[in-house]
Amino acid sequence: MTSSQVADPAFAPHDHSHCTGAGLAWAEDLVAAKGVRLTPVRRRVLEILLEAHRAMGAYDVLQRLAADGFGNQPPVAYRALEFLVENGLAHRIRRLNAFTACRHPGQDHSPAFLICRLCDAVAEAPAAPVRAAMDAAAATLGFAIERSNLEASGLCPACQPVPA
Amino acid sequence: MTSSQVADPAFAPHDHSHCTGAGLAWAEDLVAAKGVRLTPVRRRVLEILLEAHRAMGAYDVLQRLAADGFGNQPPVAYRALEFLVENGLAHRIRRLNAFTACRHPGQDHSPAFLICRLCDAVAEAPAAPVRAAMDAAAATLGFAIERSNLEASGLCPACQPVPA
DNA sequence: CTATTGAATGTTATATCATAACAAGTCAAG
DNA sequence: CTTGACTTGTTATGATATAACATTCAATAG
Repeated sequence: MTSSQVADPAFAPHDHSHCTGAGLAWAEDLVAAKGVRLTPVRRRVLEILLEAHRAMGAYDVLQRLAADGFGNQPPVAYRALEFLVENGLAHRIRRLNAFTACRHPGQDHSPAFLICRLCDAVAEAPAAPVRAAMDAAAATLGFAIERSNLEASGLCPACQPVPA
Repeated sequence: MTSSQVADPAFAPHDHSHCTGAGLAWAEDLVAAKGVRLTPVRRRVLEILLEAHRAMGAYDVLQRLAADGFGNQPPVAYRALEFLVENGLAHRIRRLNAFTACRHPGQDHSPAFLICRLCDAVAEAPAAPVRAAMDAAAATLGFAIERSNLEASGLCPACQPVPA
């Protein structure tokens, strides 16, 4: 992957412009509520992720930032991304070494990601039951879960072979 | 992390020497069953992981390999590790950029890992219910899961603050 | 027994991802 | 207007991973 942008959004078409607006609106609210600062770089990174509507590598984000006149050194991107992840506005997809804007901000969801190995689409799946099962498993070992990365790869509907 | 070895095994003491023996025994059986080859490098890597009984970075494994007279270039380690993962003898912990020997080889488990953020212990938790929940979530989106990485970080029993 | 072939390993080189450390700017509180 | 906390910019380097090709090895077809 020379450019680690990965294709296409969730698996169904939808009103995309809505995503960006809603995401930014939530971000503004969060800023007010938590007293954290949505600075220009951070806001721009969130916009980039929302607009791309796909998982992006830090260096891809960085390239876009640089094009907009922000710093073009890796820490600039990584710091903004870290901020967004910390504050629930974005997620890190470890399997792809990539980041994606949160699709359901505000809901206390610990997300699960479904990653298509053919088209690289990434969907954020409803994960409450998954999280519950994880908690149960952890409880039997006395382990206290703080954060989780739940990622699965496979085939999205569009990439599955048609049944005969 | 200069050396990405991460500490200590599952959260309870146990007969450790048993692990190595059992793991290797399973590996031998698997070889016979699948017609794949457990070559010296691969076998040694598995031993290293079993003996370490913790998650190890590819470069840590490589160092040990080199000390045993095997090649000391990254692909040597990565290839052997990939083989072990593909064949269910080891797992990749993406959160740690590390690998660990499978603790329950042969059981068709899609494992979930609990990673202590203080002592770096990694436990392989019973994950059948987690996997079931993931499958259910995926089904609602028409996504077909092939492989999954289920990882959680938090505090292991030993590292949790004692209650007042 | 050798020639062929496919798999595995060794090696070189480089790509990709991530962060430490410090300098400089920004902004609000005192 | 100065202090102090935070953010951003920059330099440099560290850590992880793989592409590409050369070499070796083992099984087997001839």
